[in-house]
Amino acid sequence: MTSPGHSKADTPPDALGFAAHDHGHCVEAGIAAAEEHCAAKGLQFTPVRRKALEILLQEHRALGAYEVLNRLRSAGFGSQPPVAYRALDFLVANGFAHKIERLNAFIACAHPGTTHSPAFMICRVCDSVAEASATPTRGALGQAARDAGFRIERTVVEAEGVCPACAEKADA
Amino acid sequence: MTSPGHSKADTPPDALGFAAHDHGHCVEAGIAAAEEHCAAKGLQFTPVRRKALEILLQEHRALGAYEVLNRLRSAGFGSQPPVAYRALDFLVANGFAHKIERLNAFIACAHPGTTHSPAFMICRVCDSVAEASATPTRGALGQAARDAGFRIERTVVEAEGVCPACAEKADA
DNA sequence: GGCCTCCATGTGATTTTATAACATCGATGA
DNA sequence: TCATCGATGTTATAAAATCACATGGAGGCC
Repeated sequence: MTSPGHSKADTPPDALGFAAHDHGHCVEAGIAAAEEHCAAKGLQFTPVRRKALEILLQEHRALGAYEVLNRLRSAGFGSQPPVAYRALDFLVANGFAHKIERLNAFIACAHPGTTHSPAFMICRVCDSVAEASATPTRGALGQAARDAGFRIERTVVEAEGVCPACAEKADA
Repeated sequence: MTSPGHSKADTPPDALGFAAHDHGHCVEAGIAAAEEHCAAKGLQFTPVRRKALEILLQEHRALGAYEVLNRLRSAGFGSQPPVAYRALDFLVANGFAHKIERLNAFIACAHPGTTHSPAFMICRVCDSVAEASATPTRGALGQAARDAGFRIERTVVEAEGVCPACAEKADA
């Protein structure tokens, strides 16, 4: 992932995660956003929750709950599944992380603090995951929902395929 | 069903599953379509596979693999998980059924035999599920994928919400 | 301070979902 | 005939998620 490959000088703020970037910034910014949001809403951004978010922010791929649990244990927290699931539930409920249903795994949110309908691109080769924005009410699904009288409350949009870096490797 | 033969104007061909309809027809048509498709492709539409599809076709909601397994057992088939998972894998691989990732459950395809990107509307109240068509390459996700150089191979599109029938009950 | 309540954390046990590994059997065809 | 292949079946186990209950700290209230 060292070569962006595309001539776009700037990475679109929304779409990427596949492009090269200052990753340290992701972590800091993610934590900072969560901290701020929690302070504003009176939510407890406790040590486990912070650590869990940090763990997710370390990677641009989805981690299983048990993988998060292992790392939490290594960091001195509890070692039973509910420890991880509760922290992850908190992060998901408050928009700091998302669950990737296709993988039964979790990933840090790319634009925390803002309400949005996420969409994901999942590379089946390297397992990296990038977050984009979905517009569920537009397009075919939205139309079908309106036609049927279905009230959409939440959407899961996940695309599985091959990321640019892996496609390039395959070509070579 | 080599061509999607929807002759009825009263039930929109794509969108529904929530609307009233001749349900017996769903089952027959689903089985017939699978039979035809398998014959054409040289696939074995064996008794377990047929029964599994029948079980799914009975309902417009998603069934867990173990629920399917129970019914297969009642019908005299094997009683161990692989029996159900293998039949379901076959149905999914050949487009006769879909997996609802959000629910870890399976549902019969509403337009079997045709290649399509399904989208689902899941009622969180009554658990009914309707299939619609997604157009993954259009819209925000498709655009993001093109921008990122991501090659989409498969999409998961699932909307969770409240179906018209349940919404009405809630209002009353 | 003493007390109560709320919520977060921790644990052991269990349920639900899914796969691995291997045996058997019937159809196909060299 | 017999080698092969795919489908079915079994036992066992892995992976993901939840239940039920105990502990403990932070605030509010008397």
